[in-house]
Formats: sequence, C-alpha cells, structure tokens
Amino acid sequence: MAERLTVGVAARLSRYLQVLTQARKMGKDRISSQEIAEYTNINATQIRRDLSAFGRFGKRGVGYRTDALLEEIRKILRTQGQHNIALVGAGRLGGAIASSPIFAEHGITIAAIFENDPEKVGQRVGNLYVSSMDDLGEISRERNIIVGVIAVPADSAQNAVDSLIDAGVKIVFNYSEALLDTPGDVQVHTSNPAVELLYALYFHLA
Amino acid sequence: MAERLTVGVAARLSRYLQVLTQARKMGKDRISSQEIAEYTNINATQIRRDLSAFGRFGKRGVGYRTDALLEEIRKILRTQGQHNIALVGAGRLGGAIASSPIFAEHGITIAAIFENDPEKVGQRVGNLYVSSMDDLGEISRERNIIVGVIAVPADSAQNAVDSLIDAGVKIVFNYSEALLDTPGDVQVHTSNPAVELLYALYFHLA
DNA sequence: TAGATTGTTAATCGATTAACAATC
DNA sequence: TAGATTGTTAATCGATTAACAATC
Repeated sequence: MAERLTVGVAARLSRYLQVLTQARKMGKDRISSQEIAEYTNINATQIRRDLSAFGRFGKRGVGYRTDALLEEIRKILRTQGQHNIALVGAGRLGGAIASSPIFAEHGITIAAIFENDPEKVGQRVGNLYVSSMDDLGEISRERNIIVGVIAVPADSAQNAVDSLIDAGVKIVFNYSEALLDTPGDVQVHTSNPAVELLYALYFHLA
Repeated sequence: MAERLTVGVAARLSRYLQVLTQARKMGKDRISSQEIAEYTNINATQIRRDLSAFGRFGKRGVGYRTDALLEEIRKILRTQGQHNIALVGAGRLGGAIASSPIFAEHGITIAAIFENDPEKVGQRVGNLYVSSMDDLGEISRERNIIVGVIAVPADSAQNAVDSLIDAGVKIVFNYSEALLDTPGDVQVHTSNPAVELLYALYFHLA
C-alpha cells in the first residue's frame, strides 16, 4: 500500500481521474470500466486490474460509483490537497492558461504570474495581477511554490527556468519548443503538440 | 522494415525528433545517446537499441550526426511531407497556437482557423484570416485536412468535433477539458496539463 | 432469473537495463 | 595509444490481454 506506484500505473490513474472528473460534471453517478476505456483508449481489463490492486471499488453487474472512485484515486495519488503553481509569461498562451478552468478543477491554483515586459506588469490576467520577474524569487518562496509553468517564447525559456530553479521550483512544465538545461533534481515536462501530431499521423498513415 | 512500429517505439522516436530538431537549431553537429537521454528522460541504452533496429546510424566513440539522424527518423516515421491542419477557436489559446513556430518547424501548416463568434470572423490571426464555422466542411475538404485542433471552451467542444468529423477529419487534438464522443475510426488526443501536473507531483512527493 | 460487469488468473509479449566487446 | 561511445547480448521485469467464474 505504501509502495511507490510504477510510472505506468501513476500515468493511467491520472487519466482515470480526468475522465471521472468530467463524468461527474456531466452528472454520471456510475461508470463502467468499458466507458472509461472508450475515453482513455486504455484496455478495460487493464483498468479493472489497476483499480483492483488497491481495493474492490466496483460492483459486479453495475460498475463504479463516480464520486467514490474519484476519491479513491485521489487518495492513491495523494493529490487531495491544494497546490500552488507559478506561471511565467503573460502573453497569449499565458493568458489562456491563467483563464482556463482546467487547473482549478483539479485543486491547482495559479498563485502568481511573472513577466519580463514592463508594460504587462501590474495588468490583470485571469484573477491575478502580473508580477515582475524581479520578484519571482521572493514571491515563489513566500507562497511555497514548487511547480512552474513556462509560457514564454523559446529564446526566453532558459532564463525563465533558471529563475524558477533559483526560487526552489522542482517541477517545470515547458510550453516552449526549447530544450532546457536543468539540475538532476528538477523534473522537466516539455509539451510539444507538433511532435504528438507526427506520432498520431504515423498510426493514421501506417 | 515495412512492419508497423509499436506504440512505444513510435512515441520515443518522435521525442528524439524533437530533441534533434532543437539541437540542430542550436548548431550541434553531433549528439550522443547520453545527451538525448538527458533531454528526454529515456534511458540511453534504449535509445541506441531503438535506433539500431533500423540501421547503424552512429559512430562509436563519436555519437550521431544530428542532421543525418533527423532524416533517418523522419523516414522511419514517414513524416517527411507537409501536413495541413485546421484549428477551431480564435480566442487566446487559438491565437497562441496559430502564432507559434512549433508546428512550422515540423512541416505542419495551419491551413485554416474557424470560429463561431461573428466578431472574430474575417480578423487576422497569425498568417491567416479567421473563417466561419459554417465554411468548415467546404474548406477542410478543399484543403485535404484530416487533423483538427480544438481550442474552444469545454461547452463548445463537442459541436466543434462533430463539425470536424463531418468534414472528414480523423485525428483530433482536444485542448478543452471536455470528454468527446467520436466514432471508432477517429483518434482523439486530449491534452490536460492539470492531470499531467498531478502525475508529476506524485513522483515529487512520493 | 437473465443480463451485465467486476475481479482474477494465466499466458504472452514488449520494455527496460546492465554489461561489455567492438571500434571510432 | 587512450578515451569515448556505439551496437548487441542476455536477463529481468512490468504491461497487456483473453477468458471466465463470481456476483450484483
């Protein structure tokens, strides 16, 4: 129980979390492994296997209670609390991220937005006022931030990540195409839709 | 050689593609499996193993030629051509996607942007003028589009995907949090940064 | 009862990794 | 030659899946 999940299991559980969150919003009280399979493209047997490793959450012939399963998975992933994150970049992408309900839905709060451009500092984006990059260290430490999201152009991305790391950030989401050099204790997740698209195309064409 | 790649191999090869594209931009002529490993978090042995299944691309004691390896992987993934995609949504996120160099870098062209809001139709976003959703079918068929990107709020996402599917689109990238109902021959890739973040946090906390 | 869906087994297949000879 | 890095082997481990009894 106290064992660490494998990378694969943790990744799948978080996908189930997403489906359950949306299913609940749509008013679905119950959901079957087959339904989760359709939305995640993960085999239904594997879903049941993943879940049954932690308990008997379902009812045979009926399925899983959406609410209850959501809570169970949150417990397993230890993500029941609130988490503060910092956003660097108040341009179009930064604005889109700051205004999206997608983080709040999962207990994640954007606690600060930083930007180099003096014109943007002080402006309102989402529910926040944009802070200067100069204050990144102080504000991030103050608000206990260990996750940073980089939404700046590629040529500013390394500067942004350096500032975040100085401020104690350990997990970085990189929405630029730049390769970031970071110390070994910092996790970098780079999102590149173009690369995902080439991958998807391969299976369409092959 | 003509065999179909497994899902895992194709995913990893496309990550190598991203690193090589950036490394080339940074002027690196040569790269080692160890360097690719640092940027992708994929084990160096596995990288060499993946590549050596298709040929001997490297030089012992030296590494791989960036250019040459990039071309080889493009051949393997059959992504050497140009690809046209459609974007639905001309809001902040749509604007950010349309203006990003990330697609062009990989031979992907955003060939049309569609939007419901009449105020936005006709406006310029990136290099394109926004078209009405009413013209989605005609324009998409005309420009041979089989990939669609959804950058609209969750409550319009199902409508957007329905229109795309009517127009013959087979691969959909969903940047809303909505669950989309689609026929079996359509691939949906949903991107949810919040869910990825919870997954990353698990390994940080555990 | 009849139908549906879970929980679990058993078998297979692919991913992962350490180790090291080959060779640049 | 000495150092570095590939290509490859061999062994292990986890993922995947079909099948089906249990049971709601």
